[in-house]
Amino acid sequence: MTLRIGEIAERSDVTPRTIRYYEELGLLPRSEREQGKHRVYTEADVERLCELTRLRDLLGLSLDELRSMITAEDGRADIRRRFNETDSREEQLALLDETLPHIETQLALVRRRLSALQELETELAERRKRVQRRRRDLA
Amino acid sequence: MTLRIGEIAERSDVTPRTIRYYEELGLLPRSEREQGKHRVYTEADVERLCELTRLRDLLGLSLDELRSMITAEDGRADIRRRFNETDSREEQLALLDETLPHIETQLALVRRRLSALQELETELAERRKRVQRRRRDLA
DNA sequence: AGCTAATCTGACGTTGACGTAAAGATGAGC
DNA sequence: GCTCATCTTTACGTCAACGTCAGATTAGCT
Repeated sequence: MTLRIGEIAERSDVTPRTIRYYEELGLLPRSEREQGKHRVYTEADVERLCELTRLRDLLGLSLDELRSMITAEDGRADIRRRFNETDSREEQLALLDETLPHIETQLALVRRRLSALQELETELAERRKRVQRRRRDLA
Repeated sequence: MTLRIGEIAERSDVTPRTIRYYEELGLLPRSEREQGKHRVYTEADVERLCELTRLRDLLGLSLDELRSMITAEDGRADIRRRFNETDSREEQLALLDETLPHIETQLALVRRRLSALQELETELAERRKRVQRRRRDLA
């Protein structure tokens, strides 16, 4: 089952233009094809794109910042491929050790943002409480 | 204690240009002054600006979206002023009733973002766990 | 083979959010 | 009252992240 740019675009809720732009920036793999032929994608590409927009929208990362992370993700994909091809337990271990830091980088970023937002939430909730109390005291 | 644009800018970690721009957009009050005279601010303005950049950065709101919220906030400031000037318990109650929805709008926004981020955090944490488990199984 | 919708590759346009430079005015300190 | 850092307005510049348009090409269908 191969998808064309219009279909993956719709599924990922972006425009074809955005996809070509991301490919140009190196955010998406330049799918192998002769010049002029239509781009082809898979479900995996849809998921990847969705993850990209998710990080973009939730963390407010620039496409450039995204590319750094994605380079890391690419590393992971590459690692997984090598992982499946090797039999050496030693190398498998080393590969897993390479993978972890990338995930942890992302986790750290998400958690910093999370705690900042929680702080904001707390402050807003307190404001609301104060207003509600004053309202009760008046009634 | 009055501040000038350079001072409030530094305290709020933005540039004077940004402040003038925000004033132009209606995000900050056009401080009353004759044409050509220097703008003057107070500590309250610093806090306000910081809240603005906080919402901008944490939620990724556009300045236009911010203006809608701020219109609400302006409502609150105006309300508080009227609140302090009136003696009528009736009116005080009504004013508080106007205030609450604005705070709740912001709270809702923050909480939606929070849960989306928490979901992302969970997924990342699970990925990490899977990798860690495979690593243990190999060792 | 022929038709049509979707896609291709440039290339230029747009929008938001400021940056920057110029030329003159202001105001705190001496 | 003079000085000099800071501010004023005006206006053009910039950069990211796409949008849009044109003209040619491709691919699925009959």
